[in-house]
Amino acid sequence: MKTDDLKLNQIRLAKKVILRGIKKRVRFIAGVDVAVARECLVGCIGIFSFPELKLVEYVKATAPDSMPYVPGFLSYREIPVLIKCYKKIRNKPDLMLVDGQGIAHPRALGLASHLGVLLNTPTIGCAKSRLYGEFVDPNNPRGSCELLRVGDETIGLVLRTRDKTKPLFISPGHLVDFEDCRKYVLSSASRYRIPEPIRFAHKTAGEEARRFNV
DNA sequence: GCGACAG
DNA sequence: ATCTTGTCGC
Repeated sequence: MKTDDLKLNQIRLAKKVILRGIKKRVRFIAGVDVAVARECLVGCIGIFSFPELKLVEYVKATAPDSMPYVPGFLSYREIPVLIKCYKKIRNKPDLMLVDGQGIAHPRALGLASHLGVLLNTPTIGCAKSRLYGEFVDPNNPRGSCELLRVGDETIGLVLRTRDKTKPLFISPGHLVDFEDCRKYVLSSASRYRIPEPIRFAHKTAGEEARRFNV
């Protein structure tokens, strides 16, 4: 499919994104990530208890490498395998932390937002680098935060999760607000820069992808 | 035309 | 993202 059609689809789906605070208490928080093998993609979703952050369950799935990575269209590449993973989960999480952007995207539909809308579940985008928006560097102590913005509009947060390390680019995916983003990302990333649920999913998907290559 | 560009 | 050991800095 052409990127022009994908763009129109992103704009259509972005209208379905809802930004509002999570009302229900979060008991299960998940980390979502995808690794690339030679011939396929490997997805992993790890479900953790909150706020204890103990692993409760995890699922893996594989899917064909159908589309290359194109900046701005990452979700079309990674969503199929993630939908497959989600269906396998027994304890559906109250919130999912996704490796990528939420609404901090040229058409307001990063991977986390796209996934949240399709699954109708709360998601937060946790990216290691910027895709869209302007910002000034947050101060050095952990917890320091700056706004990621486009003109007058705020599209995300640049949050320092560890002293003197590169900040994370956080943005609402779906069914959460900016305050939730700050709160849940900071409370799930204390020992390392990356939130624990995402670190787990990253490591697990990577190990599985490595096996496929052997 | 020239840079920027999640994973 | 991925290829990869030691190593510089806090």
